[in-house]
Amino acid sequence: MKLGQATIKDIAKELNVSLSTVSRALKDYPGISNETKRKVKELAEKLNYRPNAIALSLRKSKSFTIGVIIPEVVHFFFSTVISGIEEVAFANGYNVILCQTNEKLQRELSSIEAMLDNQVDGLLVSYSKETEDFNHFTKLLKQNFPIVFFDRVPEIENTVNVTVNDFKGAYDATSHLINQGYKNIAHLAGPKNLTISRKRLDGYLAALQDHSIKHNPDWIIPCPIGTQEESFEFTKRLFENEKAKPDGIFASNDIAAAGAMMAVKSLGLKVPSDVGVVGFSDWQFSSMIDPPLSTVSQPGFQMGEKAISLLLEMINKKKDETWTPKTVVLETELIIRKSSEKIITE
Amino acid sequence: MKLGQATIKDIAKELNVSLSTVSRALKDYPGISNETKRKVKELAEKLNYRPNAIALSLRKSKSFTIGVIIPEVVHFFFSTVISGIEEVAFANGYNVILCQTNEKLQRELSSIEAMLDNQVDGLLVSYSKETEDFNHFTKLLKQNFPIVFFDRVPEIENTVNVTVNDFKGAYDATSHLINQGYKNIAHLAGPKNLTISRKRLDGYLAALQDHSIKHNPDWIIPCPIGTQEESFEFTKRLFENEKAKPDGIFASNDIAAAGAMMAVKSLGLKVPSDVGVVGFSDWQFSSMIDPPLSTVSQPGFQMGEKAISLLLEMINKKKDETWTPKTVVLETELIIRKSSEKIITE
DNA sequence: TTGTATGCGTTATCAC
DNA sequence: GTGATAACGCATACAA
Repeated sequence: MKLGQATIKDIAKELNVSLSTVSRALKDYPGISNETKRKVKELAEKLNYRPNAIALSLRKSKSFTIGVIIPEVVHFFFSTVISGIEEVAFANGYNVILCQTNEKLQRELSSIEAMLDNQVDGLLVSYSKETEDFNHFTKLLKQNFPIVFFDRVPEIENTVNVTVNDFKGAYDATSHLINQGYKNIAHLAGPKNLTISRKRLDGYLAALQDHSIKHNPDWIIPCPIGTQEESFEFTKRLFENEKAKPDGIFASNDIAAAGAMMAVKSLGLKVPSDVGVVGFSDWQFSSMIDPPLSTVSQPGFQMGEKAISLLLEMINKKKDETWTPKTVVLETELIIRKSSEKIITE
Repeated sequence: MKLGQATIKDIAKELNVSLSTVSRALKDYPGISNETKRKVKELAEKLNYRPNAIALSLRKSKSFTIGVIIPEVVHFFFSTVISGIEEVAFANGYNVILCQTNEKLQRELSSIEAMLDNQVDGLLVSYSKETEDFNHFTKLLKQNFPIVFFDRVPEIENTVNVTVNDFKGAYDATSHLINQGYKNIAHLAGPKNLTISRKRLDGYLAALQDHSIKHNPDWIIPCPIGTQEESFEFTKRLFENEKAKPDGIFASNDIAAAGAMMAVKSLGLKVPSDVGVVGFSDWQFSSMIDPPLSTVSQPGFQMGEKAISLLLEMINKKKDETWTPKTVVLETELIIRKSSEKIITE
């Protein structure tokens, strides 16, 4: 067990002054003689005094702690976001407590409970793939509890969100494939209940339409789990069964893209000469695989920074002041690597 | 701002009973009439009462929060460890607060301060690459403050550590290269101040020795930064300058290995036929690169689980009871993929 | 079976 | 300049 920390009381007793004097001296309040101030500070230093944040929290009804709810830490994009969150939190004297849901709704619910029990001042959430209604959030929002959603944002009213231009990212990626000469482009889609999946699908469809390409519903493959194995399997099946084989794949994330690439290669087809592939997210590995994967990069760190900045703003509003709902949209960037370069082949 | 939560006081007032009655009723203490119990619980439910964890912490001088200090979240291995930590913490009603040091000593120091301010019950630490003395830890340990070090463990007395058998992992990896017929094996080493780097180097050297291969000091390349670019550069230089070129590389981590592989390929050499490569850690991308990278996998999740389990044990000791220093060593596993398979080439 | 009083560490409000 | 006291939300020793 941890041994007792020195408290204000200890200092007061040793110096034969009152608690309030010590408290004031430590905070350089006016109306304390320099002499006492000096003595108090010296002793505080010597006893290695540190204010008890728990007591402060209780006193101020504010914990200087924010809760982050995230599907998985082991996910390059999310860990980047956490990094951004952590950075700004730290700089502002806030702590970050973390819960991952492992994509389970049940876990999401209990995590929120735990965080509320711990009096977090606000919540940063990216909800799970299982989450289909948002009552647990609306209930809190109604009580004016500060929440900022990031990446996976719910389609409910009065929320503050930070997201990425998924539509445009997908549109750009698909257009790029088309411009490279790939005309039969399949899409490995994400889970339907995530807005980001739908937006990416929409971007894909819009790009096809704008280039007067009719889309083939059979070529939109839902990949609800999101593992490499899943997309490998589905891609293989797609290329084996169809008569008119696709020559391009736009995947809603890099893992799926990597699985697809392996599937394509396993069938003896070449990337990018036979099939062009573009992913989404720019995972760490994407530049290292063979061929290096073209992808849509998302500013994860920046998303984290923005999300917590907004949250801190909300937290620091005066009571009764409300905030205006808004959605901050960060731009993506198409990163062109070998996996989609049909034109400049050697 | 968050609106007021219901407290015990609110319930007591509304029911015209005392605070203690409510408190006891809620916790099913003996000696409370079923009638009052029922009424209290009903109202608590209705008011959506939740005990204030902050007040509890203050009362019990225990925060049910543990602090995790980690170099970087955006690091596959560490995020895996976090995942394990988070899992066990959650199951035991503990919160995890997170600080990343970004490999900066200064940040490590201030993170620890912040965590102590917040009365964490214990600390889980993997220190930064800049950390060369451990006074900030020994000071705490002397006060009997619970700390468990994981992965990067300091060589100081009376600590509780969880680590991986880095020596054996490196030994196995190097031996494997030798058995495959690679005889001139270079090593991309990690930062010297990390024990893990030294252990891996030792394992490498021991394997060479046991196979009667004299090691070449020039072929031990320190990679203090640990980026892909760094190892790319260094590897390229190594292969360009030497007369007797190496035909094998054992890198102290997968990122370095990936960089080395790219360097080798850029020089027109083939992996694995000309040069065999083995990494360390089994990052997510390692199976996806070309050729798939042989590596030494570390049980990150398990390490997290073990570390926090030990910490909770320490936390739950009675006052004055001390714990026995120990180091739990988890075993690694050599994962053989294409990058090191000289023998079975087609 | 229930109520009262005290303390966890801190600060704000009065008082002197 | 400094001190006493109440309050933040809760649990518990002690009374009744």
